[in-house]
Amino acid sequence: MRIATWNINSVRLRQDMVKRFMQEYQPDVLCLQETKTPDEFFPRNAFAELGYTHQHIHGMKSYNGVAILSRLPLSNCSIARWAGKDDCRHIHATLPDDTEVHCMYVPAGGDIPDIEQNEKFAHKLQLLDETSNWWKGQSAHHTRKILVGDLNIAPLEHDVWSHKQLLDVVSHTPIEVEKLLNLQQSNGWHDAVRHFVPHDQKLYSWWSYRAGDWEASNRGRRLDHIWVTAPLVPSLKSTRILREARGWGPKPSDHVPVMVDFHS
DNA sequence: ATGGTAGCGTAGCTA
Repeated sequence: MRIATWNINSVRLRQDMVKRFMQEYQPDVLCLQETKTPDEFFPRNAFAELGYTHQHIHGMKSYNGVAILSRLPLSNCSIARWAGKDDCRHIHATLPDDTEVHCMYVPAGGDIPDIEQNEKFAHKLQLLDETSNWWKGQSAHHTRKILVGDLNIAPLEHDVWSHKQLLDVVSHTPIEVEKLLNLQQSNGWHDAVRHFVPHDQKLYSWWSYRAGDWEASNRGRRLDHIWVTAPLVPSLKSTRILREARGWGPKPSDHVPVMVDFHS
């Protein structure tokens, strides 16, 4: 079983790129973030034609939007709402083996890492607190769950190109890292990507559009994650971050797909 | 300290 997550930054603009990824990498389940379209305009048929006939989507005009596209049947398709908003950031569904799949898009949080000055940063921290409390309340570490998505936080020193230079930059501040680790502990989540990659090795899933040459400067961050609960850890087989997709032209997403394979 | 690019939708917000 292969699961993948990708912040696609407009699924309509890049539907051919999604199809290319499906055909070349054959994920069983593909979770998308920043689809940026209301559900009536989501290109369902393009993906159904490739076998992804099971689709749980939740989008809105212009911003945000999440989708789970699957070759495996989905049940219990649900929408989760946080911080008093319905801004299309979290959906979940259940696979035939009872594994619960969560697709999340955590707010980027604006530029200023101060909840007094920046309500977008406050929203980000609130969402992390609410989701942590939600999972704590379920106390179900023993059930099979996968959490994937653009969590917009790079928690480890080597999840960013310069730990020191990014300590004050939203996505890598100590308060965000603390909230993300609290979320990780809330349900006994294991980082399925770092399970395979040593913590002293640089690892990125996002490179800014604003860098002149993303490849040469290589100032990336690991914002996209795949986490699993304890029962799935023994089944972890391998991981891959598809760096080359950052160059898929002519208009790539600024994020690349992250994949995890499981022994079936 | 600043600005750089991108998508949506056609101004300005969000990233």
